[in-house]
Amino acid sequence: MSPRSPAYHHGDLRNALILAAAELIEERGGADFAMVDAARRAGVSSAAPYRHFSDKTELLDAVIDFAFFALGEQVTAVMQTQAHGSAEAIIAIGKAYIRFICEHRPFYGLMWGDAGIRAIREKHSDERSAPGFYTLMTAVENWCVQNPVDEDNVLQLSIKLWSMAHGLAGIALYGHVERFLPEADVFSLLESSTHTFLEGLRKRQ
Amino acid sequence: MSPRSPAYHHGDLRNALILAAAELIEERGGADFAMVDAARRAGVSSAAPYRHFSDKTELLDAVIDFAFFALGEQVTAVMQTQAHGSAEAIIAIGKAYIRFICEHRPFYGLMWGDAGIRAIREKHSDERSAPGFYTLMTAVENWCVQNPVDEDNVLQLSIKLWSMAHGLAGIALYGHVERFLPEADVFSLLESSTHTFLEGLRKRQ
DNA sequence: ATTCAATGTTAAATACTCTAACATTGAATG
DNA sequence: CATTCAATGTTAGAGTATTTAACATTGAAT
Repeated sequence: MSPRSPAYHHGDLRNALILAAAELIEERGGADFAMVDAARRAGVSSAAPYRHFSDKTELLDAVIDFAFFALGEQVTAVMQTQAHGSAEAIIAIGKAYIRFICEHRPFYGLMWGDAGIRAIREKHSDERSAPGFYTLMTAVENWCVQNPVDEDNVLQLSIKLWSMAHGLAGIALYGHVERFLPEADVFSLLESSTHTFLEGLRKRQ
Repeated sequence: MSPRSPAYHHGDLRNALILAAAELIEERGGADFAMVDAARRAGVSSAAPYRHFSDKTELLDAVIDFAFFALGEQVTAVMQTQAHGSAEAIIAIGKAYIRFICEHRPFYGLMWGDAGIRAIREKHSDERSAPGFYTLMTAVENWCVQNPVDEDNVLQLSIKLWSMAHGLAGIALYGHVERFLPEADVFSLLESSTHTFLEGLRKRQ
């Protein structure tokens, strides 16, 4: 069987469809592609996807899973390069988070929009965002060892720091930073914001 | 002409459709309603909406406008009740922001999801979120008068505080607060987070 | 009184999702 | 090996949603 005559069975259609869908979403800036587009891109007929995903929602869910995984990877990768226990490690994680969101704008609408809210609440709620979050928690924990604070716990601090990065990313993504602060950039905002916050924690000692 | 025999012309179909669409979105938890559903709810035929909106996207845009307007109203209303220049005023605005998002979960996906990103970037970018933001800026400005800080400017501080509330709202909406911090609630997180941040600003004097 | 632009109606073209019925294949089994 | 069958592919088409085209009604301006 030559490469010219493709196999009747694709071999890895499920993943090919997820990839095709992800590409289409990035290209078109949203999930308004047709099932058949993803199928054609993977080289199969319009009905083939339904052997792997019961409906379009399920395919989108898989893309969302993929996106959260990729985000977690980015965040975890950057953590390795940072000084143990430093504020910079926390900031670097936040920057990686924001960078991923800004570089994959169309994914953001999926992950945190209509589709994501259903997906996350209905199913895989835990596994999705957990790895990246635990990376952040580790960095926060390390920071806390070097900089004792009395009141907050690591989990709570991590949620707050996550929120800061997440909120800043969203605000920036929608152009509000450019609009209101054309001279600033979202990364330096995160940096100063995080420093201010950590400063506020230390004050209590 | 009795009320039984409705007028051929609706009179205020555009707004009736926006309202119908908003209701459908809240009821179904997303924008996956059919044009004809909104039309029927407004008491007209399936093609009537196209006299007022060139396509479904335009109707959704109008709902998004409406939602941002309503959010701005909520935020501004709460501002009136707060002590001038207090941190509590800033916190109250953040809480109103989060409350609106949590009470209108399905809108969030529209405003900040797929649809919103396109809508905000393409068109009404400015008018939409501006009123609520200027309310926050006023509160921040008042606070700054009472609590002089050297480095940051009001605009930048407002963006950062907005991001905190926005991020926290998103994180909470997707169940991450319940999941990771079942004993906490998002409003007290915002409160302590904001206090910590403002504390960090004051430290520099 | 008449006209016409705005706004409504019905019918149908187009497009997308998903299912049904059938085809092909590779891997497991005797 | 030959056979079988579960997995996975194909084509055709039913059902549903968006949008347009052609026509109808109305209120307001002349």
